[in-house]
Amino acid sequence: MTDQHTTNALRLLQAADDFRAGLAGEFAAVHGISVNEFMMMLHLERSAANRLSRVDLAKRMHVSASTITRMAAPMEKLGLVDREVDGRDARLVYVVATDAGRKKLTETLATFSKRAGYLFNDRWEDEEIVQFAAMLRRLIGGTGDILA
Amino acid sequence: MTDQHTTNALRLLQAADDFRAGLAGEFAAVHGISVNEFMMMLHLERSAANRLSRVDLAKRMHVSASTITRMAAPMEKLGLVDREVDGRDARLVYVVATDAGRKKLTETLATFSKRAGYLFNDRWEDEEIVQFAAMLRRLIGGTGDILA
DNA sequence: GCGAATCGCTTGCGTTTGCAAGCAGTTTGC
DNA sequence: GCAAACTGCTTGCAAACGCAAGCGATTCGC
Repeated sequence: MTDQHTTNALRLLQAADDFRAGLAGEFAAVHGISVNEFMMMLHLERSAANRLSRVDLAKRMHVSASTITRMAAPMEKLGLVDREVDGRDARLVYVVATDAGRKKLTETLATFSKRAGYLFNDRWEDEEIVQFAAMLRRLIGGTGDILA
Repeated sequence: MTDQHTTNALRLLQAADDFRAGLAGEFAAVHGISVNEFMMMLHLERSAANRLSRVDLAKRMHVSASTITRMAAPMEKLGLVDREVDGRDARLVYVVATDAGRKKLTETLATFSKRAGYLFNDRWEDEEIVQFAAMLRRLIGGTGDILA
C-alpha cells in the first residue's frame, strides 16, 4: 500500500506534531510564550553576538519576514529582544537577544528538555539515542542543524 | 550544554518543519491543497467507512473542532468530502471522503511519496530505514500510529 | 557617477486558527 | 420521567500568518 519512505515521513510529521502540541500547551501555561517565540530565542542565542537579521530568522524558521517583524514587536516591549541597526548597511535591522531574553530562554529550555526526556523515555538505550541523533542529522542536512 | 534528548527533540522538530515547508509549497502549486487538508483526507481514507466525526478528526490532527468545521466547508463545495449525520446520535456529524476526494488523495499522496523519497535518499540502507521506522513508532506510541 | 535593479523591512488586506459562548441532542442521577 | 450535566457542533471575536505593495538603502551595469 504505502512504501517505507512514505510511512517514515508520515510518522516523522506525526511525532513532531504530537511533541509540538504538548509543548505549546505547557509553554503557554507556564512561560506565557509560544513555541515559535521559543524557537526564535533559541536561534538568537546560538548565533554570533546573539543576533540575527529578520530575513535570516525568517528563513531558518520557515516563516515570512513580516511574521518576524510582528513577532519581534511585542517581545521588544517585554524586553526579551532588542533592535539593532547595522552600521555598514542601514537596511539590516537585527533582532538581538537581551539578558532578560536569554534568562527566559534558559527557563523555557528547561521545560523543553523535561518534555524531551519524557519523549525518549527510559526504554531507549544510549546507543539507540545516538543512532537516532545521527539519522535525524542526516535528514536535516548540514545547513539546517544550527540549533542542535 | 544541551543533553542528547534535547538535541534529538530539536532535530525532530527541525526535520519535520523542513519537510512540511517543502511539501506545503508543492501541494499548493500542484494540487491546490494545504498540508492539513491532505492530512484530513488521509485520516478519512484510513478509517472505517472513510469517515470520522469532527471531534475525532480534531484530536488526531491537533487542531480545534472549529477548525475542522471551517476546513470541511470549502472541501464539501469542491466535492472532496461529504456530510453525514449519525442515525443513532443526531449530534454526530461525520466528515466522509467521496470518490473524488479519494482520487484527489491518491494524486496528492504520490507527490508526498516522491518527496519522502527525496528525504530518505539513496544513502540510507534498507536496514536503517526499518530501524528508523521502529524508532518513530516508539515515539508516537500505539494510539497515534493510525496513518502509517 | 547615475539610473535601474535588487535587497531588507514594514504595512494593508485576506485567510486560517483557537477560545469562549451558545445551541441542540444525549446521558446521568435521583 | 425529569432536571442537570455532558457532548458534539457551530459561530463571534481576536490573534497569528502569508502575500503583495510600498518605502528607504545598497549594489550593479554602463
